[in-house]
Amino acid sequence: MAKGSDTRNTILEQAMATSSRLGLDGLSIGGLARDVGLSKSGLFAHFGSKEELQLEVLAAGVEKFIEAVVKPALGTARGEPRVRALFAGWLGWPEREDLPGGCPFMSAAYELDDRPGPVRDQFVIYQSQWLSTVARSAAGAVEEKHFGKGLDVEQFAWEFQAILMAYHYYLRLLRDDQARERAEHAFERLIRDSKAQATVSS
Amino acid sequence: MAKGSDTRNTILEQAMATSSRLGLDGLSIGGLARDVGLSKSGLFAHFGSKEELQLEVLAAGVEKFIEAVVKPALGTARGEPRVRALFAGWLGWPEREDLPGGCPFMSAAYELDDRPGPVRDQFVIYQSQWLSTVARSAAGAVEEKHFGKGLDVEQFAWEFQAILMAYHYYLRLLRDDQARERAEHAFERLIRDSKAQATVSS
DNA sequence: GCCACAATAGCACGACCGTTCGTTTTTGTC
DNA sequence: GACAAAAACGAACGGTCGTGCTATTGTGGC
Repeated sequence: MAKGSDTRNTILEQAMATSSRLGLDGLSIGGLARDVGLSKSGLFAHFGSKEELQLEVLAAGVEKFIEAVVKPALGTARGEPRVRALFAGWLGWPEREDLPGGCPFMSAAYELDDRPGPVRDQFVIYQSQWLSTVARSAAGAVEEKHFGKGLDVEQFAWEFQAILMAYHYYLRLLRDDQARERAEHAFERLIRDSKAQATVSS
Repeated sequence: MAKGSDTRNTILEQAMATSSRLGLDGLSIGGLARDVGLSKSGLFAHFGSKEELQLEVLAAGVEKFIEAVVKPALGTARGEPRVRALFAGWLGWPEREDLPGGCPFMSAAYELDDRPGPVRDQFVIYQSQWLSTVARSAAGAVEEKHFGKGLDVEQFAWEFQAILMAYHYYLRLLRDDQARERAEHAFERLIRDSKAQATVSS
């Protein structure tokens, strides 16, 4: 009986696309059902509640992100190359055609910041995991002596994330076609200072 | 007949608070009416449409922002002090008690990025004005010889904005009490590199 | 105190929301 | 092909949404 999980995937795929445009709150059972050609109640039965749907959409998004950005980077050499791969991989992420509204986590970050509940809690966990992935990659670069050994890797991750956020903002809100270029500039400055290690010391 | 504009202000004040938590889309006529003690239709009559309400909330927010952040900075000395004043002023902005959900423009940036229409158009104009205010302040610092003369002031504004976005993200989503400290670190690095001017050249 | 008019209330509308329930169709197994 | 389980459907629920109307209340100027 694999039919069920097939439609489930179809639903989640569509839901990820929609939530990338309208946010997790923009998801509606009825609208989603129309999009995938199901009845409202038929779709609803797969999840049991809207909150459960949101949680599953989030989980599916994370899985897709790991597949698209994290795993490829983990396949590259430890140290600076891996840090660069994470960055370059991310730049392509909000431009996938199956994410017509850009990175679904960016919208979620601002949607959920004042909405307590399980969805927010889970999301914060996911985000922390991502940030510690970035920090760990920077720590690897320190160990490989690509970055200065005084580097504060948490601060590195902080500024790394800052660049991604501004990139998304300029790309998707302002429709600035120099967004990638600007992001790469900022990133190179971060790398340069991280090598010099005078950067970001405590 | 000043009664009308009094209630208008009350409504807008409440609407700004709500939209800082739930976003511009989270505003609802009925909910807002309940909050300020009006009937739904009574409140509605002040604006004529929800879109008009959103536009007015946006405008009121911008006015408040200018009063709280931009004007004080323009009162300081041209050059690096003014750049620093803009930055420091902004750090306090999302912590005002009349903005319980943080900076209303941050949420709006991600809400509106895929919703074409007058609200988005107006918002993009406001954001561009802010970014050019930042760029102009950096240009002032170049002229005052506080920053290196090769500095790309647009890139400076880009990275300035990046820090603000990450600050808001760490502060409001992750509830990181080191957010301010981290932001200041990142800012000092930006300033330092802008003085060195090797920074962000084209 | 009257009058014009602004401000607010009350009510109804169609649409959509998440959710429940009972029924029907489809599916895989024997 | 029979049968049980899974999947999808259709209708209805109480709500809330934005938006129209018409009526009522309140206010300022004369």
